[in-house]
Amino acid sequence: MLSVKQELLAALAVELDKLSPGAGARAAFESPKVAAHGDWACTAAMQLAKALKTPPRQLGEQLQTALLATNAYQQWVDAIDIAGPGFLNIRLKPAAKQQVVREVLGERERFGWQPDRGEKILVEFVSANPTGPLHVGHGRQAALGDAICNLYATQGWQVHREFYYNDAGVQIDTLTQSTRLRAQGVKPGDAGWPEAAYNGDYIQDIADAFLARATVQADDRAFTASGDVGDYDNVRQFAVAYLRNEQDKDLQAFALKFDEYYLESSLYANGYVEATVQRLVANGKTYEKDGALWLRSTDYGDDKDRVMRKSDGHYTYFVPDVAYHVQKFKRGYTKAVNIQGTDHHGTIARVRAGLQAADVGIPQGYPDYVLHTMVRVVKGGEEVKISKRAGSYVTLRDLIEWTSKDAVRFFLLSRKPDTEYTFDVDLAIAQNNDNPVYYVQYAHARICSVLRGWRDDGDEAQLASVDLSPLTSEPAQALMLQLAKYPDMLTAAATGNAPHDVTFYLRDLAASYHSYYDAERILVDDEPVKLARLALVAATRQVLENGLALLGVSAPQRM
RNA sequence: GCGUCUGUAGCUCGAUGGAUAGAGUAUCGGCCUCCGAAGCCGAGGGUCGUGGGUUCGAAUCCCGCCAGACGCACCA
Repeated sequence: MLSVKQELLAALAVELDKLSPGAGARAAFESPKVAAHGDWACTAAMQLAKALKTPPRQLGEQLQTALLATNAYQQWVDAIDIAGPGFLNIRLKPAAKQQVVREVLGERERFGWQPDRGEKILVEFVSANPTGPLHVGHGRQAALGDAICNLYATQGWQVHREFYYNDAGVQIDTLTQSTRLRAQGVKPGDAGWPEAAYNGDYIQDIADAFLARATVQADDRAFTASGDVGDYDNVRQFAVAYLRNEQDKDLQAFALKFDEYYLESSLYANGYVEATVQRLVANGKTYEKDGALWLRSTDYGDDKDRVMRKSDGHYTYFVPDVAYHVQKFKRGYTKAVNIQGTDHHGTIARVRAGLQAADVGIPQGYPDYVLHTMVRVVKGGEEVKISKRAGSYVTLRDLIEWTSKDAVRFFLLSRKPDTEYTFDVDLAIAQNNDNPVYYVQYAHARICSVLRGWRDDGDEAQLASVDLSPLTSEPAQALMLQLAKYPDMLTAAATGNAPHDVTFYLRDLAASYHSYYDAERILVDDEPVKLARLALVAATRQVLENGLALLGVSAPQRM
């Protein structure tokens, strides 16, 4: 079923094509900021004026006449005004705005979703190496990635959540060495404790568990310690499994589940790294210099050519990264999104260059990157320095335990990814309305309370087909317009990889509801009026719940 | 020095090239005998870093400058 907006846009497109063939493809409505400018506005007359060599207001009049003659506009539109340089300001009939209530109550949790497009998207995020607990920065990535995945699902994508990590590099050697030394009783600061070792107390916990021959279970592996400190490989495998298990607990506390854990070591084991290098060499995209193998990445817009194979024979880190992305594409993911800190931005050009040079049909600009700034943490008015080596941490789990999963998620999604962000622990701990999640959740709980006041079971299914014509007041119409914006908001948020759009939308929707609640009593004696208002309020509750679910935040019935 | 990103209300931030730049917070003033006041209504508060350009129209696009963050290894 087409929404009112879709019907009106379709009719507009027909008229625009009559004026200028092809113009219909750009048919669009804007939502004016000022109520006096109508419910929707169209700027097509101004945009077409030059090409058609016709004054925009004259074009506007032609459009106005043509549109008002169509069935769709006669059914739904009250008036079209021409204003300013050539805006078409459209004022909807109340019945047009009321339709969204029926749509929401009919489609429920699927309101605003697009049909399945039969394409797969892979979103790679968190991807923390198993050398320590997840910290607040990983939390930002977890919140962003999960919400972005949910957004793509609403747009008809089949979404795959992937966690990539290095289980065999230099950092793992450092972890293994640190654990062995701790197991042997050597501590940070002692003679024989290396400068490069990890100093955190959690290393001692791993060492103790290793000596106790503990068994650890993680999402992607399980391992039992031998207790033999001399067995380097056994210590390594145990330490990795132990920290993966710790990270899984962090992710569980955040209510986040990955579909797959992908190991960098597997790219070597399966020969993908070697195959990728050979492909690049065969394509003539490499050269030897100073005993190293270089990629001609400058051919694809990179600053400088990059070393692929060092003179000691090892590959640099971006080579397996290129192999990994070739595999993503071969696995059928026509779209890939990587979520990383801005400190990784330098790698984007060379990975994309490698993918183009491999020449296996990967489109330019693959993969997408969402870069987020690092999170600073302030506690008690002072910045908490995060240092893996010194072991000073605010872990993600600390933060969730101090506050709540809902507060941390909403907090971390309350601004653009590239905005520098200071996480004020005291503010997040405070259970007051400084944290906007309470404002939105309160609106939801308040609606549930009204529904309970109507019927003990609050069964919204009863409201899906009530007569909506009593919904004509200003606050009711404002609320319905806000509900109708939800589907377009989802599309924009997904295409822009911008979950904060959802956060701001929910804030606005909650505000519209609170205003409505204050202006109009819902449980009145007049039965038809009461049912119509209950339907509006139930639809609002549904959209609040849907939006919060996208962010991974619960919608409580009581607070 | 080179590259990427960011400069908007006292503070924290938002704004598919559209009309009078918006929220929250803080400050001040109103609203609970009535569905949840974790709420609502109102007031004050702006050189959109800065100087040019593009066009019917620029916070938004282009160029210069200033300031900040992050990168600039045969590290990951």
